[in-house]
Amino acid sequence: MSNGPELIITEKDNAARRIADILSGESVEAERVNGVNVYKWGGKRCIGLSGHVVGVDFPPEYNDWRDVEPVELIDAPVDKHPTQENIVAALRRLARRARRVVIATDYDREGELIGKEAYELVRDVNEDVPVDRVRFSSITDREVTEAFENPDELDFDLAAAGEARQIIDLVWGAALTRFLSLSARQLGDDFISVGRVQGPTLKLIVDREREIDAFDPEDYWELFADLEKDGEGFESQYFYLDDDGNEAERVWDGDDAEAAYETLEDVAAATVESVRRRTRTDEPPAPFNTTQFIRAAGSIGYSAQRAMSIAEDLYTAGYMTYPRTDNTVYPEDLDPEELLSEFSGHRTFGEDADSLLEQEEIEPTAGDNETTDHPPIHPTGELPSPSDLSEDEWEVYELVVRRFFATVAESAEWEHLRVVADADGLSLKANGKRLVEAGYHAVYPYFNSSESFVPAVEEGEELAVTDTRIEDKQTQPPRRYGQSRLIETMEKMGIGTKATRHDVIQKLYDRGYIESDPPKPTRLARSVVEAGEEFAELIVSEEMTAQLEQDMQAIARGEATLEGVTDESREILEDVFEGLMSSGEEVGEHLQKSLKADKTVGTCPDCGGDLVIRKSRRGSYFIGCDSYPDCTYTLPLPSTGKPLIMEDTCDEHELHHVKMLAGRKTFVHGCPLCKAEEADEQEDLVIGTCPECGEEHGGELAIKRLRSGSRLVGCTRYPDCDYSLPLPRRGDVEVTDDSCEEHDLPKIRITYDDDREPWDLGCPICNYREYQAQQNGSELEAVKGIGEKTAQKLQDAGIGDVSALKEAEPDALADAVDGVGPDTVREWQANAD
DNA sequence: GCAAGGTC
Repeated sequence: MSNGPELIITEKDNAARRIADILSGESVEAERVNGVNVYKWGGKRCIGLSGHVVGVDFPPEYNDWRDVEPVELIDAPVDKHPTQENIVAALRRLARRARRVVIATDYDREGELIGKEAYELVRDVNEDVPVDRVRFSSITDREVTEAFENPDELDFDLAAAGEARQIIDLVWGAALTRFLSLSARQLGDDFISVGRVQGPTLKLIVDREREIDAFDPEDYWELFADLEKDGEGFESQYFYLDDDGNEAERVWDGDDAEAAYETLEDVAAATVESVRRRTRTDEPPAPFNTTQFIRAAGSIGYSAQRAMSIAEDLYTAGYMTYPRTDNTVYPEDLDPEELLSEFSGHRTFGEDADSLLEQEEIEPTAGDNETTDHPPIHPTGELPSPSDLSEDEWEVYELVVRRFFATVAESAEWEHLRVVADADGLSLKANGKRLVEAGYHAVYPYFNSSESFVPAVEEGEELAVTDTRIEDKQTQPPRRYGQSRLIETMEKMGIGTKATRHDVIQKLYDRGYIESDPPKPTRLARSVVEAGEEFAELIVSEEMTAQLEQDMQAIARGEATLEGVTDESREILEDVFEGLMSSGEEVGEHLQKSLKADKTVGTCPDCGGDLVIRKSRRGSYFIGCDSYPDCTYTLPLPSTGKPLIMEDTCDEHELHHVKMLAGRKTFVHGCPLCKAEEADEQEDLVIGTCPECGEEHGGELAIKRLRSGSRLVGCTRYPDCDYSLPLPRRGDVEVTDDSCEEHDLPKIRITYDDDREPWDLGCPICNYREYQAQQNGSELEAVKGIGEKTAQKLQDAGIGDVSALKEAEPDALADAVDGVGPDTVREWQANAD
């Protein structure tokens, strides 16, 4: 029996640190084993994994897509191998001498599987050590202490349920993805993927687009009258009772609408027929889970991806709780009063917190989902000051704080006033609403709480008609799903998880299935969904997940086995492949056609063939003729971003406009032929001598416009000399009389058509130097462990970029940078790889 | 290089 330490294993480093703090009474020491944090106190060690540290995959001999028939993957073996070598090695090292192991991964199915993976790694090196499992749903003193006082055993059945999912997802996903990619001859980066979650998500988007395409708009009319009482005006709308006796505002017949309007136009007054007052209670919202957080962040302009990334940063910095949760019920341990009082006296939140603390009773709201995974998202007692956060981070942090405030605030009260009046036989109605008790709206301004005014009137009263309007309208097609609606719908359908839904949407963008925001499906996406519907219905249906969920529950209850469930799934996939393989060519042709349609910009002016977007061997995009090599017509595209063909076309050339997608730097390039012609017409403006070849060959620097639409300061001897400096894409370039003494070049100013302030860019060489320094700085900041300030210090010490950091001698660099030791430098160097 | 699920 070893008398080594007791080893506690958690799912992530953050949890390891907090659990160690709780169990040790905050007397914990941190050390690094293989570059992994290990927390140690007394005879205990605590290590955090990084989710799954082993992955499932086929053996290497199945790696070649061409050599292996996709159908062979169905019965191929599935192996597990370490994916996080350093963590696995650290775990093994600690487990070897451990006297006891406690698995403390998250309290959900995936956590049980991650725990089992850790268990197996432990067993590899230590056959006898006892292994326990503890379960708690939030990392608080009471829950953690209690869990460790009552250890349980790993639930191998629950873990097996998770393993069945892993295998089924891999086999179906890989086999079908390879089949589609091979059939369409898409083997590079642009393979064609399908899977249990992305399939139905894509179908959701495609189905909505089909509805939009099939939509046939209908004309209708709406009539309005402005009424007035004692000089106070308000709007009313005409309505009638339809065949079913329901109130209707839309008039579907033009003649009817015209007739009603003629009557309305002629009336001078309307008589009040009924007045109804009602108060409505407006309950505060439930605590945030991931989906509702993403939705709220979406309403203030953040994409799902961005919202989650900011939340992640706020979580790691300790300002808010774990952002991936299904739970909408605060744990009992959370004392809202205590948390509120942390905000008391705060510059931004103090007043609101104090007003909430004055309430007679503080009773938080609760949603419908009570799960064991993590608590709902809420701020921790640790408060950042605005200078600790970027503007976006602060905005998201404020949202989280205010949502917490709202959940402990009182309900709001609205007074609704509904007035119906008669105008020469026509019914008019007006709905007013007034917020009589602001309640939670006072601390949570993200919901619409605008009022609409209708004065207090009484039955029988005469109201003046001051104006009338008739509006002709059309019924609208259903709206595309926005990102947050998509995530909500996925949650409702039961596909994906809190941690993956937003990634799935990103994946659809990356695969060329959707574009723009709200996402619109490409032709390729339609074809993939069509192929799925015809040959592999399950892979585009939420049924697959529903069935899998049932099977997993059966495994977890011990009523089914992992082998039984995966074997059955493999048989179903065999059947799918029978159909697919007999129609492989047809499927491939269909996909290829759509791929080409997605890339076609228009007709080639030289030969009448199709102009398509292509990628050069260097990886940049350009437009070329599909009849190449017979026709060599080309047009350049900007070097930043990924081209997207837009729906509208150029009046002159009939080519589709092109948009360049580059995240937040996305811009519309327009007609590529117009851009090229503009560049051909523009003469280069010489501004000075080329620093590279001026003395020797007389090269000059000039402001140039390229056919790709970009502008630069470049040498007139190009291509013999390729010296160049970048210029911004937008705005007009102006050469000022002011000049740079160091480089003897005029200073440049950028002006804009809109009301934006001009930008004094200055000397183009100086400007480029600054830009490069900034780029290198952010490159340095991308290295784990280096923040903005450290990056600045490193630059001051002569470390301009990442490669310089890697080559630096650790001791020398540590001497040159305040507060940094050689070990830290080595760590950065390791992280930089 | 394929999926989906953890986490960073």
